[in-house]
Amino acid sequence: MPTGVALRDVREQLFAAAERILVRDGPSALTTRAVTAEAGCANGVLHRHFADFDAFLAEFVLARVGQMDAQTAALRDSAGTGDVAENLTTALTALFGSVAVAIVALVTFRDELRARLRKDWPAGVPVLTEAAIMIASYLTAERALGRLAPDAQVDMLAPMLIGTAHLLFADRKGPPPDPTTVHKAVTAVLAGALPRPRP
Amino acid sequence: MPTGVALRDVREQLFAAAERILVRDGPSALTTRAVTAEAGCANGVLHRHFADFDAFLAEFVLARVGQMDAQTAALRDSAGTGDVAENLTTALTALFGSVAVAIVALVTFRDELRARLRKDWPAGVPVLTEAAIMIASYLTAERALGRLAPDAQVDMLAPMLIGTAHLLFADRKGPPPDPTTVHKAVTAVLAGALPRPRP
DNA sequence: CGGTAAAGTGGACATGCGTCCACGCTAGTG
DNA sequence: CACTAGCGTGGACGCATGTCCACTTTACCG
Repeated sequence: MPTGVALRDVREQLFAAAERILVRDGPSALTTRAVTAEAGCANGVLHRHFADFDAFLAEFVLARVGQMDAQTAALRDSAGTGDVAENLTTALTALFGSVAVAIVALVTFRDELRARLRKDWPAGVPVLTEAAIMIASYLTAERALGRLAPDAQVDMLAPMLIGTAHLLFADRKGPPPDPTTVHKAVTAVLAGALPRPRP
Repeated sequence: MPTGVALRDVREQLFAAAERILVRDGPSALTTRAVTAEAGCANGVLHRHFADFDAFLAEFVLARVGQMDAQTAALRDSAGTGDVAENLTTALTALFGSVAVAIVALVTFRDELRARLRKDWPAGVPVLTEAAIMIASYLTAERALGRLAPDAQVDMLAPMLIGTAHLLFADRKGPPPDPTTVHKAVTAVLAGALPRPRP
């Protein structure tokens, strides 16, 4: 009989190891041997539970990105209700938790992983880069409702989030950036530039 | 006697090969063997003329980035003169020529190269990411002169340029993006969002 | 025209990566 | 208490990359 509990334990243990490496050393340090060593097991374990390293990463991203997606999906439904700046702040807070940003950076750096995620992801569910696009679509909706300045340039949001993630992770060798600082900076920039309520 | 002319020819030939690969196949395709093969010579040539592959890349970037730097430096000196939107458009046109964007992407992807460039570059000369920062500093100066809205968020420019470069090059396998399209899109976004002349 | 120093050649090496597999160990089962 | 199916182990493989070097070719100069 397959010990289903133990199996899921190993998978979750590998995910946790990947998360630690990602947050501590950045996306480029996330290799098969690094993950298995961090998890304290042999490197062969990974390929017994996952077809591919990218399959592992894809499942890892999918497992970790759930709450972020839920919050950005909620954002889309909130168009026209509440305060625009508040809605945006909430979404960005969800997006720029430390793990979320690390995952954005991971997907930003791995071409094959991004391609696989885009292919395997069920339609309509946003992920990572697409989360930024979703925020942009929310802002577009608000603009259409007249709750934003008509000339608000929402298209720059996705590149900005990606670029920010890169600047945060590119040169980093030490401890991760402070999520609060990141969130405040990005929120300030976006909130200042994007939502301009009509007089 | 050292044949200085021929030596410089080989270097320039390698640079040209690197430029073709960069524009055609993207930054991740830029390897030692790819460059030497594109240049039509053996792979050993590269290490006879350059200490390192990163040294080669650094010299390549420095050689190719001159005119871009000259134009962004001119931009800094133009603070307070002429039209803000026009100055910005000129700078972005220089920055988003196809080679310039490709180089931005290259430096964005290569950690060690970026570190070396930052170390070897003479003080005061901007390069790549720093070019975006320079544009931002120009806008800051204009804002201080009252020629921009006081709440203009210039800090987002660098992340935006990097993110744009990444989005352009991350998934690309085929022909390079149209520089005109890139320039128009970025200019429209920045010009719409950043320079808001006081009434 | 021969000598010599530099440049070019391409095969070899080390490293790190993803991947695979033959072998033990363990834990449930009859 | 054997038995066996599945899991973990870690060494090995193939590949790509940066790097190096013994050898050949070139071309300048006395």
